Amino acid sequence: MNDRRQIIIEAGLGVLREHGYPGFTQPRVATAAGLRQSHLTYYFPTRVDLLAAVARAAIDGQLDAIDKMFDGASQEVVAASIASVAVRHATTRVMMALAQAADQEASLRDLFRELADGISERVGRLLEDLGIEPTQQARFMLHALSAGLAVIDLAVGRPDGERRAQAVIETALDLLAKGGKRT
Amino acid sequence: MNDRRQIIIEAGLGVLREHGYPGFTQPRVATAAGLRQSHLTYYFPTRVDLLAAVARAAIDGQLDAIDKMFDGASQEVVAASIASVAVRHATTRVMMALAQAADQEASLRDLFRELADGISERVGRLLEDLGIEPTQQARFMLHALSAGLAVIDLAVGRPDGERRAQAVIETALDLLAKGGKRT
DNA sequence: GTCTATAGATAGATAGAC
DNA sequence: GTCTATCTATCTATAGAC
Repeated sequence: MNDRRQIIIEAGLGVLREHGYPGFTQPRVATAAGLRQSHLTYYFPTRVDLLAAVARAAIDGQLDAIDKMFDGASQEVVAASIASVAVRHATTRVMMALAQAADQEASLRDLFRELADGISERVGRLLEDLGIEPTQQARFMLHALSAGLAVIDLAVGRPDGERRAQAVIETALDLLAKGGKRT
Repeated sequence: MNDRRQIIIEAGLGVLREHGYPGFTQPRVATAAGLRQSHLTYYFPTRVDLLAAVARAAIDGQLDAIDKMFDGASQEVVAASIASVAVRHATTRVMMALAQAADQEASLRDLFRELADGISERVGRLLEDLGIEPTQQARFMLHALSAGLAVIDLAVGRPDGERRAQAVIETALDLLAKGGKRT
């Protein structure tokens, strides 16, 4: 059943969201999917196979989520949207898991590149909407800034994390809007 | 022997640098330190104990490294220094490990906060040296930007990663220098 | 106090039952 | 094709030897 594969992938995503990469084990995913670990390996023979499938789903989902995020794009709204993603720890755990997986498994690196390129592209469109020139520089900067905010917030877990993140992104967009015409 | 504890901690750091958080196991650290796993648990009874000690060392080492990094602080030199750290994957693995550990082990969260605060403080001094007002905003921005660059470079591993990172940081410093006088 | 043998738990993969 | 019992490897922790 293709359906069951989908259930497993969803379960895997859930595990990644909650426990991150270190907690991503076959038994845990199998339990979450309602089947036995030895059954799971029928659909995904190895851990890396499973991880690749879950990564694929995570990437598609993340890019879709970004697409749906920006409609009425004022600088403030955009900053708030990015900040709200940055402090969603479940998402951060998944993204960090993909980064680590890409670091350790050469076969997954291309998947992560796809994610990074997809984000960069979307950030470019976003900057255009805001009237900021979408140079590679600017796109990369906003991407890295968001990623860093997410990781730091995950680890320090300050109560006002979202507010602070939003303020920083607003400032960055502000600086880009004002100064982006020269460099 | 206190000496032996130190050897173990060094070995743990090495493991973290090479294999990251997922590869941080007692047997591996013990082997790297040249003793048996069951011996290692004499000095560090639990995995978290060991992790806390290694985290402590990693944080001190990282902050020291930052301190030694900036002497003749021109914008370009600073950007190059930060970029060279951002693409040192061993360092990134350690930092990500600390972030994940902080996320999962409440007892380690304070340690990570110490790291984040220490970095923020040093970034502030750095900005001052460059003649940029070291607002909390600006410090946080540069910190997050650097962290994000490091994580992304770890995962995508582009050959020109360092050059790109340096360019982005230079741009950011440039924008802060020009625009930092208003917001 | 220092160190090790060993137990107990969990992970990943395979051969084979249905 | 679908599913499971089972084996092997690995990890963490403890009881106890020296």
